[in-house]
This record gives sequence, C-alpha cells and structure tokens, in this order.
Amino acid sequence: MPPSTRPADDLAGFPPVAATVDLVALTVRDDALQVLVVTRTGDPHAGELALPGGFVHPDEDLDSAAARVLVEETGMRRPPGHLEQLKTYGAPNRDPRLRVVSVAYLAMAPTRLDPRVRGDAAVAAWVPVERALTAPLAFDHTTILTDAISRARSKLEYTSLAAAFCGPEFTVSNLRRVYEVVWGVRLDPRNFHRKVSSTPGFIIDTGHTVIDGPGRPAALYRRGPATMLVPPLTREQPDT
Amino acid sequence: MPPSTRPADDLAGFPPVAATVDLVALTVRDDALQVLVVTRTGDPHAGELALPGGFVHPDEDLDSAAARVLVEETGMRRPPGHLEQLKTYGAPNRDPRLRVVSVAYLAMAPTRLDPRVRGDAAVAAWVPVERALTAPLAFDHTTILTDAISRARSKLEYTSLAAAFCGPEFTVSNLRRVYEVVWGVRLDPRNFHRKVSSTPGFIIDTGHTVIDGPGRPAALYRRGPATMLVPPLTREQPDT
DNA sequence: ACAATAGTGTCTATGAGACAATATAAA
DNA sequence: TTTATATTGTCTCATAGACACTATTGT
Repeated sequence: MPPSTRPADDLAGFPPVAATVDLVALTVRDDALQVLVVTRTGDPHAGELALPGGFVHPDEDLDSAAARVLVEETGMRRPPGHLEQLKTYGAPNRDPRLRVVSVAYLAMAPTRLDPRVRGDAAVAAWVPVERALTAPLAFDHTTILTDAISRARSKLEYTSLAAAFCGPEFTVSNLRRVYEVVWGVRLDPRNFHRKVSSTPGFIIDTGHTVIDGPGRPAALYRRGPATMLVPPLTREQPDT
Repeated sequence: MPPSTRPADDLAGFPPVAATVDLVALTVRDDALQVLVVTRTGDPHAGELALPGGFVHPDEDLDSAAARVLVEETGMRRPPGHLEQLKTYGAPNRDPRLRVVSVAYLAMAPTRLDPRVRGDAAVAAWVPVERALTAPLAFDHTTILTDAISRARSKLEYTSLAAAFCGPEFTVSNLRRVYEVVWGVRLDPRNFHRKVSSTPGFIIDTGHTVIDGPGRPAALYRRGPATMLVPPLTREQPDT
C-alpha cells in the first residue's frame, strides 16, 4: 500500500483510547506488606476495592501522572520513597466502558505515608496484600498487584530499594524486617548485619543510636549512594 | 467533588490518545548485536531510521499487537524466540502530530529471522546496535533502544534467554558467543562450559555433534525447561 | 606435526550460611 | 540475674575465576 495509507501514518482514523495510570503503592506496616487501595463509588465494580488511578493529563508525562496520583491519594507534597513504571495493561475489555490502556506504577513508601480522605467519597487505605489478593479487586487490578509484588520482591534482591520502605534514618533491624516481611522469610540477624554493613554504599552510619525495648541500642543509618547490590541478597526460590 | 465529576469516571471528556506498539527486535548476527529498523517514508523524521511499530487494533491485546507487528516486519508466520513488554513511553510531545502512548516490546530472535520488504516502500533491515545508537533515530527511539539493550544485557544474567538468540539446536560455543556479543566481553570457554552444563535444565544434550572448522566436534544442545538461572551468570559491572 | 576448538579437572579466593561469643539494654 | 536484641567473629561449604590438561578435528 502507498505510504499515505500506512496505518502508522494514518493519523485521522487512529482508534482513540484512554490513557490512565494505576498505582501500586506498597509499604511495610505492622509487620505486613500493605498496599494502598480505594473503594470504588461508581460502576463498574462499585463498592469494590481498586488501585488508585486516573487519566493522564494532556500536558503530562507518564511519570508525572503517576506521581500526581500518588500525591493526590496520600496527601504528601512530594512522593517519598521510590516510584517506577511497572507494566502496561491494555486488554481490549479490561474496562467494559471503553478501551483503556493503563500504565501501572510501583511505589515503595515508608509507613509514615498516611493516606487521607479525598475530596469525594472514595477513601484510600492501607490493606495487607494478602487481603487485597483474596478480596475481589476491580478490573484486572489483582493481576497488576500480583505483578507488582513479584517485581518488588525481585528488586529487593539486587537493589538497595528496601531502604525506600524505611524512613530517612533506620536501624539494621528495621531494614531486615523489610526483607523478612516482603519475602515472607526469616533471615539470620547476624549474617544479615554483616552482609548489609559490608556492602559499600548501601547504608551510612549516622553516629546516633536508638533504644527500642530491651537489648543493646541499635545504630542508626541512612541510605547510601549505592543503588545496585553486587553480589545480591538471595532468597530460597525466586518466584519471578 | 462529587463522584460524577471525578476524572476517572468522566468518560465523555477523557483526553484521547493514540496507542501504539514499538518493537526492539534484537539478534546476534556476524558477531554483533543487531536491531531491526525501518526507514521512515513520511514526516516527521522522513528518511530516518526508526523502530518498527504500529497502532494497537481495537480488538487486540498489547502482546498480540506486538507479535503482529513483528510478524509483519519479518515475514515469519509465528514470532520465534522471545517477546516481552519493555516499557511504555508517553511524553506529551514525543510525536509532534498527536499524543501517542507507545508500549515498547523487546524481541530476541535467532539470526535466521530474515526481514522482508514490506508492502510499502519501507524496508526492514538488521543494523548493528552501535550504528543504530549513533545514527539519528526517529522520535524517542534512541531512548527506547538504549533501554532495550540494557534490559537484554541484564536478562542474560539471570535467565536462560540467551538461547532465544540461537536456533533450535546450538553448541555451547554458539551460546557463549551470544553472551560475549551482547555483553561485549570475553568469557573463558572452559568456565562457561562448566557453568552452563552444570545448571539444571538450561541446555539438553541432543546426542548429535557438529564440525565447524578445525577443532574437536561440538555437542549439539537444545533449550531446557529452566527459565531462571540460579545462581546467575555474572559480568563485571552491570549497567542497569 | 601443528593449530584450533571442545571439554574436563584442579586450585584458590570469595561469599553465604551456621553458629559461638560479646555488648548493652529492659524487666 | 534473666532475657532480649545488637554486633562481631569463626568455621565450613559452594561457587567463580584462573588455568593445566586431554580430546578431536582441519591444514
């Protein structure tokens, strides 16, 4: 066919779709991996839990749209922690109303990130992922959540992102509990401490200590410049 | 605001975008990592190299669209090798004509995949990635290609996808050259052989051998059921 | 015979995991 | 004192990398 009728150049007749972002915001709270969900107020799936999301604005980058949605749901001025693109979902009938291509994002936030009541009736709330995965989620959000958890578990192995779940200052035990909760395993505190403190640039000693319950005071650390962990931390059987 | 005017529920006024797929098809050919590119015939970027791509059809999944585009560009009945979603690019002005959200896919194909002349004037061709990265590519395709190469290099470490670059039967040397070309390093043939053959399910001996030039005949293998490599193969400094 | 590639065996340094031992707090 | 947690040290096993050596072909 002539160039003028090539699909990629036929701008007039392109099939329009709606572009949205969906957010999987994870945190470690009460010794459990939790995800930020909203309750849908309109059809379809009214009353069901769903991931926060919204349209991509015309003048907005995808990353910016995700950050904006996160801010809108949590009330934070700037999204702390970590935010990265996860995967895009665009099955023809994932939304029965119209063709929606949704770019899912994965956020890892410290617990101090408190969701707030939004302007409308929908309320964002932290929910343990076990509950979110067993409850019926709207659209294909169960699939998205599954993928996000899988990505998060993998990334803890070879990046320093576990610290994104902690506040600006944290102890080695805090960091270890992040791994234990996200991976669902028990880690030897002694080997973990040696591994983490011997990885250059992972954590930096602040010189301060904190006392939390019985036991020797723990040293406080902050995130170091390292982003990749070589060699990585390992768990028994990676699920991804 | 009331639920009826929430952005995510305001279906009438959603900002329409065009959904496309762009394909980064990689192969190992002539001891070089090569990428499938087309020459643009229309504006913008007429005459420049670009990644193959096209609109997502209304009844089509994203994965299906990517597979269709790959088939259209290569002439294969079924896309061999490996095809996975890479990342989605949606900067507001990445296409000056209209808002385009493009889902990029990464394909890894054996060399026998020959591009064909398409129906129109655009011709798909394999080009070494060094050349594609230095030449001006249309739109943000240089960024996409960079991300794809980075992903491919990473995936060779912890998956068995290197075999996707080989044909159905291959020697350990063939597989090693894939790693050497993609990573741009030299690997010790002896250690590589021991590592690969001792990883359960990576390669399966067919019992046949091939003679290629001087030297002892090499055993022929085919892909095993393993997808993840534990522990992974390692290179000096991961770039992602 | 010689060169070239395929494949096996050996040695060493490094890291993971098990676990003893010490430090310092609360009860 | 007892208990609990933090931190350091030691030991052993597995693996990566260096590299000697054997096997089997073409020239």
